[in-house]
Amino acid sequence: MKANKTTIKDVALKAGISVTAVSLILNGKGERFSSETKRKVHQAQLDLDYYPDYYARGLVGQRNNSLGIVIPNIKNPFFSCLALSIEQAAIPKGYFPQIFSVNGFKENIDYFIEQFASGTQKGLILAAPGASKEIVDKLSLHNEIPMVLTDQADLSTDDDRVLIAEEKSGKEIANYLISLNHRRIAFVIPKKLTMNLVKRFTGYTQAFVEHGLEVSEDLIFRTDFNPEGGVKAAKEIVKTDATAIIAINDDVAMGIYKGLNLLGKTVPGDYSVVGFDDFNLNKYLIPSLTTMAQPIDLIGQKVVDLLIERIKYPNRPSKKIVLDTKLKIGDSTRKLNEGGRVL
Amino acid sequence: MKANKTTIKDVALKAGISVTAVSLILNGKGERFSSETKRKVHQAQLDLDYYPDYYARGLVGQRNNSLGIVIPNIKNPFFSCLALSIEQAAIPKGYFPQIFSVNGFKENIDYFIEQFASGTQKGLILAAPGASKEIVDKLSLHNEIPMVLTDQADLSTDDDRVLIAEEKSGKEIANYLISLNHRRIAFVIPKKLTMNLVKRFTGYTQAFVEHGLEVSEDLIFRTDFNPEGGVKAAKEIVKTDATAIIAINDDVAMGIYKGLNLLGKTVPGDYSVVGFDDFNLNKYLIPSLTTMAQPIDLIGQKVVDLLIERIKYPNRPSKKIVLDTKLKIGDSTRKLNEGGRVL
DNA sequence: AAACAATAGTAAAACGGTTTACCAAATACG
DNA sequence: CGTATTTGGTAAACCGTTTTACTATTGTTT
Repeated sequence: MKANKTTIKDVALKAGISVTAVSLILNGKGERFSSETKRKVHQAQLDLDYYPDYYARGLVGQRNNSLGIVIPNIKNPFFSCLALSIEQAAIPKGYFPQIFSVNGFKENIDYFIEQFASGTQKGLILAAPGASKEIVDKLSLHNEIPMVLTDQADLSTDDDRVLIAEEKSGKEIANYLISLNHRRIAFVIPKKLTMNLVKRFTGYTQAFVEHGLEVSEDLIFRTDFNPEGGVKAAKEIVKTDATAIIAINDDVAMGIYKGLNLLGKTVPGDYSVVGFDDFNLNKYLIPSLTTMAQPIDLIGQKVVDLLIERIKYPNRPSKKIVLDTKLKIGDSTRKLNEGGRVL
Repeated sequence: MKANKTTIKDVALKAGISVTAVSLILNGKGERFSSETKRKVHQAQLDLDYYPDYYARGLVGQRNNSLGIVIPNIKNPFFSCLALSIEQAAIPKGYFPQIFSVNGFKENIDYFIEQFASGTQKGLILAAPGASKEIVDKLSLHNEIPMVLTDQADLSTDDDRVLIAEEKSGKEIANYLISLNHRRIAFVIPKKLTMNLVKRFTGYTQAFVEHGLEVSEDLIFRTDFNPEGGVKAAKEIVKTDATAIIAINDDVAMGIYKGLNLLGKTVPGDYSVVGFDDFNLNKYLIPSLTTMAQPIDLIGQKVVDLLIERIKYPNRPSKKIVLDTKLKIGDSTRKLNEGGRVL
């Protein structure tokens, strides 16, 4: 059987000093103790291999420095990169993020709500575009846990949030393709539109309108939010007269590449393709993908800054940071003749 | 200011009953109480929006059901898929995994050691091939935390582990390429060889030897463990007379595709390429990648099974499960004429 | 009607730390 | 030399639960 856990008492006993002293010294608050005593305590800690119990420590208010990151799907490279960037921003500031990949599990959602509501984490980063208002409200109300939202624009709560300029991004992509003389542009969007996508879409259409063009309904393709969805969309798109394709993200764009390839079409020969996100692989696609890059690292930083601020000043008015995206031009787009197909 | 946390006492007060009763009822152990009392308690909980404190609960021994998953790098799709498969296996059994993506952060490693050593998680899954013996030993010794290792074959601890048949896999890949008449085969391996890679490599060479061939040192390329590494390796490989390339994983293979493409070479026309892992994207590469697929879902299941077993029976003898991989043939490999280059 | 069991409930001890408030001895000060 | 301050240290309260061991009331037997 497993030996009983080493507690602070054991350390105190071994060092021949009080529990208080041990606690103080081990927490770096032991200035008042003699260096000899400190030495003995540290030695005892080492000898007994003592680690303070996480729960006991948490109970007295010395909550640990963990932050929760909630993402919808760890398989999507964008979210894994985002998680990483948050991690990189948080750790130097002494906070340790834990990733909760919800993956649509109802149990999972309930679980983290309970965790957060019961005070496990110091703060919460919700990067779940699909997260229902219900969930966010629940979290928001329950416990007033410091929380920052990102990648979702639809909720009416007044939590801090870091967003990207969706509308502008959408417009810029469309403008770019229009400047390359594309007129018939296919949109590949998910079946379930979240608010940020609606905004992005609004941007697209604005650009069209400003150029005296119109968005044709028959070039809008709704599909799943993954590469397979892209493959399926491609099959439909080749039946139309589109010359360019805008994918809702890089993951889907990758599928579009594949779908077109299977049908004997080339990029950018037959179709120009534009993605969104700038996940870490698109440099390595062939041809490299033109995409609207989200400033992932910056998002991570801002999110962490905001969250730490909120942890320190729970009552400061809420902030909203909108970051710009940047069009990264790859080899997947090409210019057409005025109104024509061939270069 | 934030109102004081709602505690069980508040609920008890509101329901006009003892704390014990509330605890019992809320934990489903309140058979003995009248249904009227139960009703009142539940109502009070709802009204006050009460959630039991995580730490207090943890302190009394009712540790939560979280498992820790330690992975080296969340950006690598293989590890994110693995994390997902573990999650999917664990949740139906009532355990909730938390992902720690170490990403080489020393602080991160220290942090989770502390967490685990102090008893936060019920069990630990260490999927870090790079994890030093030092770390594993530390974890292993410290607290006898139930732990399962995967994706690493080099450690001498007697923890449970789930592995893949590295040697056999390596041999199979080599045999396959040899059967396609490839003789000059480039290996792209990381700079830092972990034990599992050494084994895999042994398998490769065995196949060569059995065919009366020999592995030429000049076809071994050491590079980084990511797509960029693949690009770099490709630049070197084209200088040789290799006809096939074995990449240490799919991530690197993707970079090799890109590198070859930049140099005007085609796959499988000029080079047959084989990957390893079967990350979720290789179906979508062009051409689809021939790869040795790790049974990710099965790994997840076995890992969780083993871990739960160990949690229940801490002293049962340790087990080692070796799983087979499966060669998935894509379009990235092709048969050469006997000894020749052209089909 | 006495003995016993079941029912519905509670008080208090634990869990393992941190922190507050207090103390005794040694030193400094006027 | 008597008092004030510093030095080095401790006892005990507290955090919010769960759980153990009781009790008081009511109901059931014989």
